[in-house]
Amino acid sequence: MDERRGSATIPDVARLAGVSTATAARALGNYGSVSAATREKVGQAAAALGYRANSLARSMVTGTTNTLGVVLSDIENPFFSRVLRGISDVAHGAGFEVVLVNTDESSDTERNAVRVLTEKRVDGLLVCPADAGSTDHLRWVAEAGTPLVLVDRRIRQVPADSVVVDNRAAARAATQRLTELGHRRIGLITGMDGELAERFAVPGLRGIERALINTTAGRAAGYRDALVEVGVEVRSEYVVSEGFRREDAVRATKQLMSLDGPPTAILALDSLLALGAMQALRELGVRCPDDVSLVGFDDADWTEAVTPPLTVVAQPVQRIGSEACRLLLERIAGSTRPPVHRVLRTELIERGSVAPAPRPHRAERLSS
Amino acid sequence: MDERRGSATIPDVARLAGVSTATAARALGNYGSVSAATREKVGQAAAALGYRANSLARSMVTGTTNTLGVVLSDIENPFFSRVLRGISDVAHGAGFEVVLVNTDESSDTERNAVRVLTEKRVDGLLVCPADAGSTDHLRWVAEAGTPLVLVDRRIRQVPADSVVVDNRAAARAATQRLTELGHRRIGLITGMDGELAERFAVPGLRGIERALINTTAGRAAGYRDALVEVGVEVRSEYVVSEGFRREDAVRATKQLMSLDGPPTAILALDSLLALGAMQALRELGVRCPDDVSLVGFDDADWTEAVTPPLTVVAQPVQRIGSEACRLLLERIAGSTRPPVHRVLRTELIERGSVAPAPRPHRAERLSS
DNA sequence: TTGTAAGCGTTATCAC
DNA sequence: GTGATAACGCTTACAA
Repeated sequence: MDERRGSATIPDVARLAGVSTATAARALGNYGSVSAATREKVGQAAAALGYRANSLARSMVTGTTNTLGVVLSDIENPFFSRVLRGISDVAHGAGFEVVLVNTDESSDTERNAVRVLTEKRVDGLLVCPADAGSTDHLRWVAEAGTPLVLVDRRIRQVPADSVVVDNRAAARAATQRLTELGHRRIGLITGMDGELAERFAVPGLRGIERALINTTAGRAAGYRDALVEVGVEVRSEYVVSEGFRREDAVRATKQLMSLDGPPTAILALDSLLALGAMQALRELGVRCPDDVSLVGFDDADWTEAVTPPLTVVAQPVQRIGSEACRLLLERIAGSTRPPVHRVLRTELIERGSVAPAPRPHRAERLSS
Repeated sequence: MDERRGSATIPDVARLAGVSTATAARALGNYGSVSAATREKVGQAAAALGYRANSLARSMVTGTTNTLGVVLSDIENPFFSRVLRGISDVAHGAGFEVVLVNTDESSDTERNAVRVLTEKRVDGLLVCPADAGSTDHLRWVAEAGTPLVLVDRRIRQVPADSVVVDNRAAARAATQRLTELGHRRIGLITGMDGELAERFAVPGLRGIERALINTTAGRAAGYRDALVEVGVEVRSEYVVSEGFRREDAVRATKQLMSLDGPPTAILALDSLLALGAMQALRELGVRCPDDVSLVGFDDADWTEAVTPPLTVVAQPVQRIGSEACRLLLERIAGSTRPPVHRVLRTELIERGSVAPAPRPHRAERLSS
C-alpha cells in the first residue's frame, strides 16, 4: 500500500503491528517462537507496508548468503551451458542462488572474478580454471576456507574437490574403435591454440603429459595411446591445430585431406570441430563414412540428425555440473573429509559416420 | 599472513596501520582523500592481514550491490545461453555481476526468483517472462522502482523497457520467400504446447492475436499473414504442434508428409524443430530441397555445416541480451524516460535447403 | 588529510 | 512469548 522508496523495514512493521522489532523479526523470519496471534498481526502489517526482507542485512549477521559463485570459460558454449544447467538445478533445489562469471579462458578475469565473488561472500565457489599455471588465487580460496570445487579441469596443486571426465580414456576408446576397423592413418583435429600446439609438436606427441590438466591434451594423449598400442607411429602431419572454431576445423580437415597419404579416419576433439570436419568433407566431395570415417566429441543435439549421423564420444555433461554442485553443498554443510576427485565415464555412441577402413592394402598399412 | 577464519576487517587493518578506521576504509576503498604515505601503510597492513573487503557491508550502506538479476527460461537452450552471453558481457564491462535463475517456463518459479532477487537487493532485473497472464510480480517490481527490462517477450501490462524481435515479420518474410518460389502447401511446425495449440486450432489460425506475446504465436501469425497475402487458405492439417523437442519435430514432420497432399515446403519455428524436421526427412528418404524445402529459425552453428545447408531466419540473439542490459544500466544510472521498446530486425539467410516448388500443376495450386 | 561517531537492516543474546 | 540491545563491517557526515 505505502509505496515509499527504500521500502519498509522491520522496525516500521513492528511499529505498525504494535510489537517490538525482535518479535516482528521473529515472525517475519520464521525463527524463535511467536504466538499465532502476533504472527498474524505482524504479517498483516508487513503486507500493508509492502515489506520486503533485506537479505544483505541478514547475511551480514548470519554470515551466510545462500549464494554460489560459478566461474566458467564461456557460457555460450553448449558444453558449459549444460554444465551450468546441472549446477543451477542442484543449487536452486537446495535454496541457493547462482552468480555467474565468464572468463573467456582468461586467467586474469578468473582471478578477478574469484576476488569479487569472495568479497560478495558467496558460500562456495565452482570454478573451471582457465590456466593450470597460475593458481595462487585458487589455492588462496581453498586455504582461506571458502568451499571450492573444480569443474571439468583438475589442478593437483589446488587442494579442492574436483569433477572431471576421463578424457584420455575416452579418446583412446574412440581411436581404438577406429584401429579395430583397420584404420591406420587417423587424423586428429585438436583445436589447441598455437602455444599449446607447439609444446606438443615433438615427435609422437611426447610433450603431452606435461599439460594433462588440459582437456584437449588429455584427449590427444588418449589418441596417441591407442595408436601406440597397435604399433602405429604418431605422425605430426596427422595432428592439426588450427583453432577451436568451426572454420578452423574446416581448414584443418582440408589440410589433412590434402596430405600425400590422407587419413582414412578423423577424430575431432570437440563438437564444433566435428561440425567443421563434416562441413569440409562435404565441400571436398569426400563421402563419409565411405571414404573417411569421422568421430566427434560430445553428443550435441545435431549429431543424430545430420547425414550420416555422427559417431561420438558422449560425456555426462550435465552430471559434471550437478555432481560438482553436490560436492560443494556438502562442503558448505560442513564436510571436512579430504578432497574428493570424481572422474566420470564417457560413452562411445556408434552411429553412421564410421566404417571399416577402405582398401586396406598391406603396403599402406605398413607405411603408416 | 595471518590466516584467521572470518578474516580481517577494516578496524583490524586500521589498528595495525596505526590509523583510524575511517582512514583505513578510505585508503582501501579508494574514496575520500588519503595521503600517499598512509595509503601505503594501510595497503601493507591489509596485505599482511590478508584483508578482503566485505561487499555486503558496503552494499548495506551504499544501497547498491553492483549486481543484476537475470531470470530466463532455460539456460541450456542455445538461444538463451547466447542472450545471457550478451547480457553478461555488457554487465561485466560495466562492473556488474550477474545472478542467474532458470524458470523452466514456470510462472511460480519466476515469481519466487523475482522476490528472492529483490530481497538480495539487485540493482536491476532482466526477465524473460514465462507467462503473459500472471504479471503482478513484475508490475510490483516496476512500480516499486527496481529497474526492470523485459527480454525477448514484451508484456503490455508491465511498464518496463523491453527488447524483442519482430517474430511476426520474420516468419512472414520466410513464408513469403516460399510462396514466391511457388510453394502453396507449406507445413508449419510450431512446437506449441497442447493448451496453446488448442487455442489456435480454429480455422485460419484466427485465435492467434490473443497470445501475441508468445514468440511462437507471433511466428505462426506471420506464417498466416504470408499465406493470406497470396490468397492461400490456412489449413489446420498443415500446422502441427507436437512439442518443442527434436523428437517432437520428427513426429510432426512425418505426420505432415503422410498427409494426402503433403507439403512441398516446411517452416520450423525454432532451431531444434528444424533439426527434427531435417532428421525426419532423411529417415523418410525425402530429398531436401528437391522434394521438400525447409526453413528454420535461428542461425545455429550446425545450420551451415549440414547437407544441404539450412536456410534460416537469423535473429540477433546476442544483441537481444546486450541491448536489454544496456537499457537496464541506463535505468540504473537514473534515466527516467518513459519505457522504451526495442524491436530488433531478423534476417533471412538463404542457403541450400530451399528450392522452387516441384511440379507446380495448376490444379494442385488451386486445390490448396 | 584525518578522526569521531552515527547509522544501514538484520539476527542473536539476554533478560523478563 | 516478548522486549531491549548489542553486534555484523562498512560508509559518511561532521569536526578537528
